[in-house]
Amino acid sequence: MSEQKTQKAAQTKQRLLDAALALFQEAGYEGATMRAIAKAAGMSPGAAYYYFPSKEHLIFEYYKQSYEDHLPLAEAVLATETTLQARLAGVVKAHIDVAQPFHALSLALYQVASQPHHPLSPFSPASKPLRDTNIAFFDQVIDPAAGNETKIPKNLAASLPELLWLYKMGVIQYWLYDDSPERAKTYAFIDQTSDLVVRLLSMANLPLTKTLTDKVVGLVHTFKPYD
Amino acid sequence: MSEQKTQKAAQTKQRLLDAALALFQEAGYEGATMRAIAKAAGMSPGAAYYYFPSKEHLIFEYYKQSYEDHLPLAEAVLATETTLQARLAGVVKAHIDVAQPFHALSLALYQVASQPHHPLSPFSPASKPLRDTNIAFFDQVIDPAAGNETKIPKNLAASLPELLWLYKMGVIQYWLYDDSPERAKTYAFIDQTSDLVVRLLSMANLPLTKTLTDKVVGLVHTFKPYD
DNA sequence: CTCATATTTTGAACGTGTTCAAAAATGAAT
DNA sequence: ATTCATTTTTGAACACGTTCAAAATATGAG
Repeated sequence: MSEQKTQKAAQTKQRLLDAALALFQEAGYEGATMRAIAKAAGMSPGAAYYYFPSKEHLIFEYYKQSYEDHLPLAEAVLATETTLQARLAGVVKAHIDVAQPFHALSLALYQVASQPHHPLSPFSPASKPLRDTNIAFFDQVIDPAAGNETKIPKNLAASLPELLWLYKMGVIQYWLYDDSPERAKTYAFIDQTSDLVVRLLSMANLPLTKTLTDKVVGLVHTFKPYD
Repeated sequence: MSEQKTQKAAQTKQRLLDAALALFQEAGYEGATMRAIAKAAGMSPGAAYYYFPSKEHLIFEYYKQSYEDHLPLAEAVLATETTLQARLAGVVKAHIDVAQPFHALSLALYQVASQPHHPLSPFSPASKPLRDTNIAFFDQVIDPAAGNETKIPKNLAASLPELLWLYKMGVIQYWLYDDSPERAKTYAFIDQTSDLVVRLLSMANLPLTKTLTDKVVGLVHTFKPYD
């Protein structure tokens, strides 16, 4: 299995990972063959499978890394922005910013992660830890104690982090489809839709819409395909 | 290329297609190897590639066929149902009904079709004919002359077929993730969400929501990743 | 140091989708 | 019937991700 007992093995695993990520960016996911990755890390193809059960697991490491890398940027946004719109847009943009150089690689990851049963799917039980961490981050986006000055309807506060995470997933999907130069359309999309989200939120508890809001929240809770 | 000049070649192509679809259902997408498909059709592996440029193109034929097969069911719905909710739910359920026995196969298709640049993607230029046909069908769903008795806001009539098609795409995606017995959750999902769609539609032109509605419609038009 | 056990590494081999030069079959014109 | 070009078919070969029995190396106990 991929549990290595010695310190040296951990180094070898890291060496393999570095070689893989470098080759992925150099040649793309499919262009980077396992044989080439193993050779770049100075080992045989079979040895690579001692550390990672499949090529797909190697690309998942990139995903985890991109999440780690975007955190400082996102936290900087939360430290300076006070409106919900700016905080939401900023946090999502932070992740896009970090992932931007790896757009093509992210597409390869998406192809794997879009299989519902795949462990690497963002909705899978296996990625629940990363998903929960991600959702929990949106607690801070809406938290007044963390700098948010936009009023949040009380009955929505509990489910809002999850809804905003779903919104972020949607934005990422849009970004994956985005072919515009510098993915400029995605940034405009974030500006427009984050504004829309905040507007909807401000209307959520109006007499006319209250029941509808509750229904939507109930639907998401009832039908979400994860947890 | 896959343009066959003679009548016999057309028969051969059909024979290959039949063998492929049968084997797909028998052994799944990955379990049905090109060698087995070719042998079942009485030819060599290389010959299969004379008719279809890839295995993925073979599975796309299944998708086209499922669309054809669902049409009579959907038209029966339009002939009997008069409320928009029943027409919308019925039409979408018709397609799910037809695809139900091929859920696993549809998953394999989805994995291919979810690649943004792939010709088989529902948003690709290559599948525009099928997409347009599909969208045009929703003209009849909302058309009073075709039996719909639910009032449609005039300013939405033009873009509504496309929006409802996107709704259907979303339902299909939900269905792909659905693991419940008989995909019962998907049918409940359709009941609930089609009701939601109709309710939103009835509120679309209220003074409070009119500008919001226009914004949403504008956003879809501006940012849709196809056409 | 010795030896047995556990960990790590090897590289040939498997089955896959796909390619392609060559062969075979077909069609048309003389 | 013969020729010649076109369409169709063949099957070996390629590169890929992956597996696995065997070998090599490291670890630890006596």
